[in-house]
Amino acid sequence: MARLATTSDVFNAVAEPRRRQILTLLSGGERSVNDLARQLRVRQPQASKHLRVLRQVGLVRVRGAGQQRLYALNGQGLKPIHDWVKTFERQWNESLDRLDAYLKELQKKERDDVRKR
Amino acid sequence: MARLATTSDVFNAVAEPRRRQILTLLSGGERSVNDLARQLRVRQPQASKHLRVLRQVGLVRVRGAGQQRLYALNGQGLKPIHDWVKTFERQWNESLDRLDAYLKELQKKERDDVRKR
DNA sequence: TTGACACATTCCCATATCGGCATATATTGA
DNA sequence: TCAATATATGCCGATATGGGAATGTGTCAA
Repeated sequence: MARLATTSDVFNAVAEPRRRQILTLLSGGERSVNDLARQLRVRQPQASKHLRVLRQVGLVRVRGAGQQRLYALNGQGLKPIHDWVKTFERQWNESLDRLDAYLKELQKKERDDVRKR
Repeated sequence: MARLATTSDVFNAVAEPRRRQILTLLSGGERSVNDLARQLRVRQPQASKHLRVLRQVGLVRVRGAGQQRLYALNGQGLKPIHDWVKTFERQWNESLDRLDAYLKELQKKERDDVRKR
């Protein structure tokens, strides 16, 4: 096994920048394939392929509209990522707190130094 | 170009399940390489390799301690992912709202049906 | 200095990825 | 039915990935 299939794992699906762009574009509303391909400056087959992946992991939904296929974002699909990252939220807040404390300490020292002059 | 290098992109680094596990383990505090390898049920070289990737994208920090190397989580590295996902938060809340409304509608209909009997 | 231990790096292989290109498969209108 | 348009799929090549096994490097203690 080399790597988890991109088609079965949301984290992998989103690891591809182009696919992230697609999701961002779709957050503005439904789009057709050609529409997306144009915005991404990518050929239509590539767009279709990326959309296929996104569809397979449940990040987008399709709807036929005449000879077009309109893709829509399925925001809930991102929840697993959100939830996972959220468990680390405290971590970086703590880091920032420490940085903050450190900076305050520096400033205090600075003030003290000034006073001495 | 086949895929963004896992060593240069946080999203890719985290796309590998084993690496996500490592981060989770590290959220409990510093760990040595062998320690991690044991917990992950992975051979030491694999652990080292994954840690290398995580280090290169700034998700972990190392500290030499005798002949051991203690790895620590750098939570701030995950912020880009958090921020990105957060822009979609509204999306799935809206979906949930719609679902909620739908369920309420169902219940209402149910009550009406009961009343008719 | 030597041996023991912890860790990092290198090489190899099987596999999967993404993009390009050509080609299917709808769907619509004449 | 046929042509035009929109989309999907298949095949190819270049590249990168992750695991295994072997080996290199660094640190400590005797």
